[in-house]
Amino acid sequence: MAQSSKPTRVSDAYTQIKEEIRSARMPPGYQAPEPEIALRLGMSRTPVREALIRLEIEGLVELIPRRGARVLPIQASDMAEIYEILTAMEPEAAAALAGRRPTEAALKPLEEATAEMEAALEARDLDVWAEADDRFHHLLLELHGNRRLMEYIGLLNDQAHRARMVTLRMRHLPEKSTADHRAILEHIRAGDPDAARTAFRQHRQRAAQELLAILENYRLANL
Amino acid sequence: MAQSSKPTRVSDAYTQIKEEIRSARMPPGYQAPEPEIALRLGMSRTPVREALIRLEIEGLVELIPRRGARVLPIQASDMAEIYEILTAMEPEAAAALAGRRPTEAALKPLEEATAEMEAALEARDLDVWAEADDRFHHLLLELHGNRRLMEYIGLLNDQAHRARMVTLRMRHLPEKSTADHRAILEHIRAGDPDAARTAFRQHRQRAAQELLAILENYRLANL
DNA sequence: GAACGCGTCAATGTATGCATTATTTTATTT
DNA sequence: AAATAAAATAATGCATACATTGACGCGTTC
Repeated sequence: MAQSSKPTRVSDAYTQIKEEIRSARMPPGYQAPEPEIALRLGMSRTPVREALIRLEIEGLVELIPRRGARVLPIQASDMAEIYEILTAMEPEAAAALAGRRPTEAALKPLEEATAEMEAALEARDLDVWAEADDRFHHLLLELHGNRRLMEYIGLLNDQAHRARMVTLRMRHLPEKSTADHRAILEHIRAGDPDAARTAFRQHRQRAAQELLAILENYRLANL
Repeated sequence: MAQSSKPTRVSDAYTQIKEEIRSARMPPGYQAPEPEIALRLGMSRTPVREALIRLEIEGLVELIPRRGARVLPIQASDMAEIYEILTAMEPEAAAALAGRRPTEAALKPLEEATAEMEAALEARDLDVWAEADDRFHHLLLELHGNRRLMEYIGLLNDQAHRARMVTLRMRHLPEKSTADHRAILEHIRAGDPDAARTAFRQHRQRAAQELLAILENYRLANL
């Protein structure tokens, strides 16, 4: 959401609630009526309500009449949907970017994110790794420059965040994943759209498979 | 939006405003303060405001403090963004669908939409043609079954609607486009994912080119 | 003890009120 | 007449009020 402007009660409520969901302080399935949330945030129902409407459209909560807002759980089928979209879109963005042959200066942030992933892997620091991974994906879309695509994928990532965090520690070290990123970056550097697309596609496909396998193996019905 | 439930003032406002935008009774650039819209719709500001928030997130209007709601114009660059997403996603959906080898019964609505396009082309009825075209694309996504994708592409189509309507009559008869649909359908029928994907991709790419060319040639800055 | 109906409670949906503040108008000065 | 200042206007952001109506508890009936 573009709450870049003035700090307002609506944007506060939006930010806070979103953060609570993301951090699972409001866990999936959590439910609360508007007045309760308003009380907790120290404001009237009106701004809370408007924030909840936004969050509902963005797919993070569900507004159930008479029951209040409910934090939507993420199921395996949701992750499948999300990854299908990512798998189709990000590789295209990477290919387009490669075809444009960006300057080394433009690629610097991507290079940094990649290097940081490699370092974090070495150091076995999964949190830093995940952050750099996020950053890589975000930077790539930013470089590509399709605003709508960037915002939408941002929403999808918000939805998938919790599930990713949970599964992050249930799989083996993301060595392959890290190498993928390096490979993708180099293909972009080399200005090879097809190679970039293919590499990215495989990257996402494998990630999706692994993730869904974990969800299934551990019977993680919803996160 | 899922306003399938009870008819409420918010959903009324949402539906009405959206329809006015779609039909250009509220043309691009049109601006009005909340109280004015509320008065026109015969309700208080509250439901209007909530409807406008939804429409803002969906990318149809912009809410400018002190100025009211403004109907967002669509520019060539917007159409480029939108078509890039459609070009990446729809072919994947078609391929996935083809790979699943749907039954003839399941494909019936698609067949009907295609037949209707062919008939409308024959009859030179562009409105019917456009409606069947929309339907085809929608049905395809529905058959594929990725809810998020369906909803998001729905939003994009809402955004692009006006521009499509304007350009629809500025190009030659959509003969190729109609044939494309038939070809795509047959590839799905034949269970050939790659052929379906390729055909659909070309279909969208050509459509995007034509559309952007028209926007440029006629200097249609925003619609 | 289960099914049903009634009354209470509470949450939503919507209207209204109000302070704040940007914008426009009007008045004043040079 | 241009520039400036002051006053009036109006829209938003938010709080509050209120009617409606679903949910729930409780007692009654079978």
